[in-house]
Amino acid sequence: MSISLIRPPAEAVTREPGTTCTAMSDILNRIGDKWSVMVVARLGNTGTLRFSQLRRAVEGISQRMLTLTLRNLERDGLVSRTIYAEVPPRVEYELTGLGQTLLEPINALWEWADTHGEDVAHARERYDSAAAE
Amino acid sequence: MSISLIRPPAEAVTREPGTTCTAMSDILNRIGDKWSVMVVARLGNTGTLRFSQLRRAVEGISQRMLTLTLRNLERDGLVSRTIYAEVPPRVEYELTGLGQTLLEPINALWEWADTHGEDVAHARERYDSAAAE
DNA sequence: CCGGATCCAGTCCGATACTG
DNA sequence: CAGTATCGGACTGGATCCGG
Repeated sequence: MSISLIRPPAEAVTREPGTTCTAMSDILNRIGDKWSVMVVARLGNTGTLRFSQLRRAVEGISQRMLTLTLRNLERDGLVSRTIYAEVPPRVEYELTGLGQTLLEPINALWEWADTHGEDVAHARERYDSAAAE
Repeated sequence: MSISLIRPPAEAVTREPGTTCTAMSDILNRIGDKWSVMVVARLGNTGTLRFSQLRRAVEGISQRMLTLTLRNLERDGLVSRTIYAEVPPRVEYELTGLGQTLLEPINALWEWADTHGEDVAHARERYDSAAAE
């Protein structure tokens, strides 16, 4: 599997407007939220992490949201959860094979954010100041 | 600019946990929602479209959400809006240059959804049926 | 240390009705 | 045709307290 770097042929996106579109819609509903993306990205480049490490690494995420996000990712087979019966208890999270494949698109997005983030911020400023007059 | 297809070096993602992370967070807040992704993807492979065409093409989107989504995309400099002073009125939407660059990561994600969508659905079924017992 | 449970404010979003 | 305005329900996410 390879990702076209230049404009991919239309079929890659079109296929059947009603079919692939809803599949995409489903996917976006699960993994399309901020926290999921950031957790997967973090696990992707750091490897296995404990709950508290993730909490500190992701920055800005609340305990509740981290719990929910991890639960959903586990449900979708993207993250595995390993519990160690120790005192104090320890739980480690890690990307599954499926989760690893998700790194490619996520990293692509991440790079885009890095490269064009300022352009977007700039465009917004122009738009807002134009609207304010 | 090129996107690593294999696991990119860590720097691409890490850089400064507190810096790039919030930049990514910002980007995800704007373009990370379902409708934005689907509208951009649609404009990307169909070219210029009118409001009503987009409404039919995206499928499932309400008029309100389409309006808001387009407004935000325009604000962020990703989509351009052209009004034709005719009767009946006509408004056409098109990706800007910046918007076109966003197609790469979006198409990558789309392909992922195409390829692994079933895996996710399957994982979810297993998880749910395991939890139900 | 990990995370479940509850409460509550803020937000989102669809439906509907109305304008240029 | 291409919007804007308003309302009400649903969902989200944070804070806090509690349990294993």
